Amino acid sequence: MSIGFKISEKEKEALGLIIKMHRSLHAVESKTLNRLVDIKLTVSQFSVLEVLYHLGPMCQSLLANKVLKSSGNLTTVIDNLEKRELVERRRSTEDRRYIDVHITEKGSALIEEFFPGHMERLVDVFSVLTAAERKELARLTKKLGLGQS
Amino acid sequence: MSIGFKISEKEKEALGLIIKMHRSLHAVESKTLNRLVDIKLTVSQFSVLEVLYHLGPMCQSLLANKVLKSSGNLTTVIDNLEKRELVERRRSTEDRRYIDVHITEKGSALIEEFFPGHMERLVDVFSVLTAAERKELARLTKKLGLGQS
DNA sequence: CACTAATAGTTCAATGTCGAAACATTGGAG
DNA sequence: CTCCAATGTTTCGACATTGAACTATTAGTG
Repeated sequence: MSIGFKISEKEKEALGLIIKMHRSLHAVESKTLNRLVDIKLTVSQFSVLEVLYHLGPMCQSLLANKVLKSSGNLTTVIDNLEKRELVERRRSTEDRRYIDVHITEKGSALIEEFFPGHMERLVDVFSVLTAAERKELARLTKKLGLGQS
Repeated sequence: MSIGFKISEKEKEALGLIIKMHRSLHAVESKTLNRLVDIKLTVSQFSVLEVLYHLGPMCQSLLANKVLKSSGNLTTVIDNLEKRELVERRRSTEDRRYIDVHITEKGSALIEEFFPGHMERLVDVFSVLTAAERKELARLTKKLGLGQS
């Protein structure tokens, strides 16, 4: 069809890389997150809950940073988590601009129900790579991610 | 804070990997796709348009497969592209279930305007890795992606 | 101390996103 | 040929997502 460009080898390589990165991440998440329907959480809700569970209470902007989403989006996601009483907002007393988000007992219980199976699936998914390959993939993705200041 | 689990080394590795994969992809796309505002396209719209430009007309289910989205979503995205006359739907005559989506002249022009800069940024982003590292990253992501049938 | 710049969070409109149900069309089994 | 399973697309409701405009609060500068 209509190929209007000469695409160089280097460009072809970059295009191939970004596509492979997408497909691999998509494949991994399909296998590890599809069971979220069982506990009626969306991927975003799970991400937020997991961060709060493992790292403790946190203000929304920091949370947005952790899950790579906008602050406006966090408002929505946390609203929906709060409706189900899985998290709690608590206005900071020192600096009243901040709102610390706390996971509730109910929220913790949900994570504890889901997490073991999740971990099992995650480890299983990466087991198609050898230990050396996993280490190298970690190194390369880290270098690539940090390389863009 | 509340650590209710013993997380094994293997699990910690898997968690680290998925996070690094997310962060690297996010960093790459932030740098390469932020200019889409210049041509008023969303990321999804660009993905669809790019596939059509380079691979030619295609039915929606195949398109959904290429861009890793649901068929219901494709209906929405293509609706919005069609409103701006960047693509055209044409019902297939052989099998009337299919709707082939064609990119228009206007759509092609938009891609041709954006693509050179996009490629340049993409190559630049990956230049933080050596040629050998890029090749290895391609191999590993491919193996990881295909490993999950 | 007053004013201003910076930061945290919310709101809003537009679009994206999924999954399930519904509809249209086709192909295959009896 | 007829029915039915399979496939492509749309619709719908709920939620996600962004960026920009807005409010509240704080910190810094003169």
